[in-house]
Amino acid sequence: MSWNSSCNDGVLLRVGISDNKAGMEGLDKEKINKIIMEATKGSRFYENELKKDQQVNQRIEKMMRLKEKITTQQLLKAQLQVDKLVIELEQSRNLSNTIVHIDMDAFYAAVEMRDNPELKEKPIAVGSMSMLSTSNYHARRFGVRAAMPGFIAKKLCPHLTIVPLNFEKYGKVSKEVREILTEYDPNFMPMGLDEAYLNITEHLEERLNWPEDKRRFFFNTESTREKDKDDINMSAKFNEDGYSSSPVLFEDNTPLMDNRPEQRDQSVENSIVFGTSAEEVVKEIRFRIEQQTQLTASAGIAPNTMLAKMCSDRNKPNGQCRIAPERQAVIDFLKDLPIRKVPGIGKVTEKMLKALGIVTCSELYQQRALLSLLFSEASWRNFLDISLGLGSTHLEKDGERKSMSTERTFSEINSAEDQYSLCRELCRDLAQELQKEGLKGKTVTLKLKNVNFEVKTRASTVLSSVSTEEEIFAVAKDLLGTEIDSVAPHPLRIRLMGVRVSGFLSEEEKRYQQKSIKSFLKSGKETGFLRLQPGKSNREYFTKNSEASPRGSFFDKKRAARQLNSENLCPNESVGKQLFHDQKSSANFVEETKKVTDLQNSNLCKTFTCPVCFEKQSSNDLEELNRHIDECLNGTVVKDAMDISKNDNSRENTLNFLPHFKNENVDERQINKTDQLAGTDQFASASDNSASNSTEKFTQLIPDKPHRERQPSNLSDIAINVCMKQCLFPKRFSQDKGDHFEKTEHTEKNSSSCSFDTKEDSILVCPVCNLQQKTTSLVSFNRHVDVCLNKGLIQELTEKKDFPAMTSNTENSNRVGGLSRGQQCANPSQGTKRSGLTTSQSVSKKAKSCNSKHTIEMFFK
DNA sequence: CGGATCGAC
DNA sequence: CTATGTCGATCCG
Repeated sequence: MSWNSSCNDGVLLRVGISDNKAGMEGLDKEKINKIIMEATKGSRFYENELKKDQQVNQRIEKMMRLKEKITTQQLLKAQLQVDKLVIELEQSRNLSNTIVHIDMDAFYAAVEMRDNPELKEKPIAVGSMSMLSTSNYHARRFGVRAAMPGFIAKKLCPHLTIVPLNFEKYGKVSKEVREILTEYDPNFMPMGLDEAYLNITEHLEERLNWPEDKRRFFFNTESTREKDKDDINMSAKFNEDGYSSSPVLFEDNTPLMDNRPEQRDQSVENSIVFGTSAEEVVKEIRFRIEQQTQLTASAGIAPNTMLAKMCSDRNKPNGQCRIAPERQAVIDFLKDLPIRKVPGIGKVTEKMLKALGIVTCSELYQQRALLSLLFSEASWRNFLDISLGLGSTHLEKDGERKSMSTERTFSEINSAEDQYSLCRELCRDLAQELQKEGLKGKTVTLKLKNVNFEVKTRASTVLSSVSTEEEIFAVAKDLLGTEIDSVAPHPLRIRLMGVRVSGFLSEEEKRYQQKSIKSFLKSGKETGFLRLQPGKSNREYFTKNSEASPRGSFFDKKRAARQLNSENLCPNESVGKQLFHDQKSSANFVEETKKVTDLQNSNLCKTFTCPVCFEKQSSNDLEELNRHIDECLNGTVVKDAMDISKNDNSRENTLNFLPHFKNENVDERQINKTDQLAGTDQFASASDNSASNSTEKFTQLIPDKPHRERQPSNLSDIAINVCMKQCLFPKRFSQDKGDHFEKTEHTEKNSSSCSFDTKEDSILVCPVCNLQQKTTSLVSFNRHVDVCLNKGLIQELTEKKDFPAMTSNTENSNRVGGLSRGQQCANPSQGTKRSGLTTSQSVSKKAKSCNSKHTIEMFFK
């Protein structure tokens, strides 16, 4: 991070932020940058950073070319449209909550200093020679910061003490802090170990009626913990900080005079009473944290999370800051605030915006029209929220986890053998974690970073969820094999490997799965599966079949060849060891399973009842069968979709139900938007030779695989897909990620509600409403699902559909796009909240009160 | 769906 | 010598 900002332009983000105030030793910006540069220059890392930087520059150039094409006309129109939105946003502004952001100061470093007095007054950092997690403020004067490798930090500050990470300790401290926080907001939201958001709105109300005693807290003079050393430390600290004499707690910039805690010591000398204002509450929290942990925290108080977070940054360390719940206070706060301070605006976004002359939040607001033309909808709306100071006003619990991963960095590994065993190890670790949470996912992603720091990910989605080491490895191994092959005969030289599992079943799906599929799979795996060749044990079966796969398809052979390859590369000892412990743990297990099912496929599928038309099909060619089903489904689906759209008397046509629906409805009231950006096509086609200059190793992608599965093209299609995914058609063959087909296992007749072998009276569980449906045909069941889905989706659309004029349109590809979460994280609910407010009723409300217009124009005056 | 990128801690 | 690990979101093809 540091090097980048230092070598590009004068705007130094973090390096050099720290002062050389006290005239203490330390380094000025230039010195710091010079040292970093020397340590960095010529390294592979640096080369890669340069490359990435150039990519960003290209993005910027693209954006600037796009900007050139924008006419005054377009800009004016955009201005009108955006300002309409601004009015709505302004009206939706909610200042009624009190959000607090608590941020422990230099957390890890502070903990280490607390526990080892030797380190006090020394520059220290926590981490390793390769990477630092944080540094204390002393070290920061030398430019030593988080995310900097230790060896460079050492060059900046030769006396730097680097303490290894000790997460257990930090976790314990964090827990202590959380116990305090929970008293103020039981639903508070921790963000990592050292940060949290609280909504203290309710607490404030209750607190008004609290007697003093409930707001009284005691200095922790006699140590309660770690008696051995703490007594001395503490008193020393108090003296040093001026705490012991007078309980003026915080020498931060916040004015203490008004609401200052009344310290008329009643009975107890060593106590302090806090007031009832938000500031007092936060002081109390910080006081208690410090008494409890001997660590200081900074805090921000504001009407929403984004502001609170930026606020807590203002007076750190050991300070707090509040933005009053008034629009003007918010605006004032933002006025000169550099956008980089905003959560969600990182290095890249900052640079792009800077290219447009935008550095502060007020500039961000001034350029709103331009931004709406240059960036994706999500991005510019986010920008607008930022510049208006809007953020989420309540704390959402984080939803379910979406992925789980593990990755490791190491010194170069280039032998395939080592790479496979490493991969297996990662899979093992990951599987263990997955099972702790009882998760199974359908997508496995392999991540590689080569010795030139180029990162590449390769993913594969399989039909049934995976969670065990063997299952994950079976997929990851193939991905790895492909990558190894792609650079052969050169070795794959990597410095990092990671494995991720995602695509977890939702709760809904889990329930469904349990009802039907689990039992089905079980019976399949344990009985149905073996029934194929009843006389043989698994092991016999596998060993037999691993050798000859008679009549294997082309894909089978290819796969077998690769497997053979990887078997050779896989150290046999590790496989053997596993087997020793667990028979099922053979590296080959999954692979063999696949082969067997492949075999099953080729043997069993000579006659086949199409689950859609219920006609018998006979074919040896899976592809042909699939084609038939596709056509069949298409027929049905298209018809269903037509029916639905006819019945729907709104103006929406089926297009509106596309997952990424293109909102073409033009509201009469709004400016017509005929002339979209002129240079659109040129821009789109101006796509270039980007990334063509990198080494041969990482630029080669896996050759495109044919996309057999239809893309969902409308809602019914999605419904069908849902059904398919959920195994409603146990007999359907679908494509595995590789170039071969794999069939889901058969269900026994009557053993599962999924069976479509009989036309009569099947009972199915709708994956949407989760209710059982009696049905005579798949078509009618599908119709039910469609209706169900429609209900849900229509509801969603009416909630989400907003600002027809703003959601302009089809050509997102022209936008420069690409901002990420951040806001989501800092303002988790703003999006949904806003959509909620912009339903038709609120729109009409807005229309009435257009007199707020002038307030907008006054903005930032 | 897969791959790359961004951003946060 | 020596430049993290984990997660979610977004965009594009």
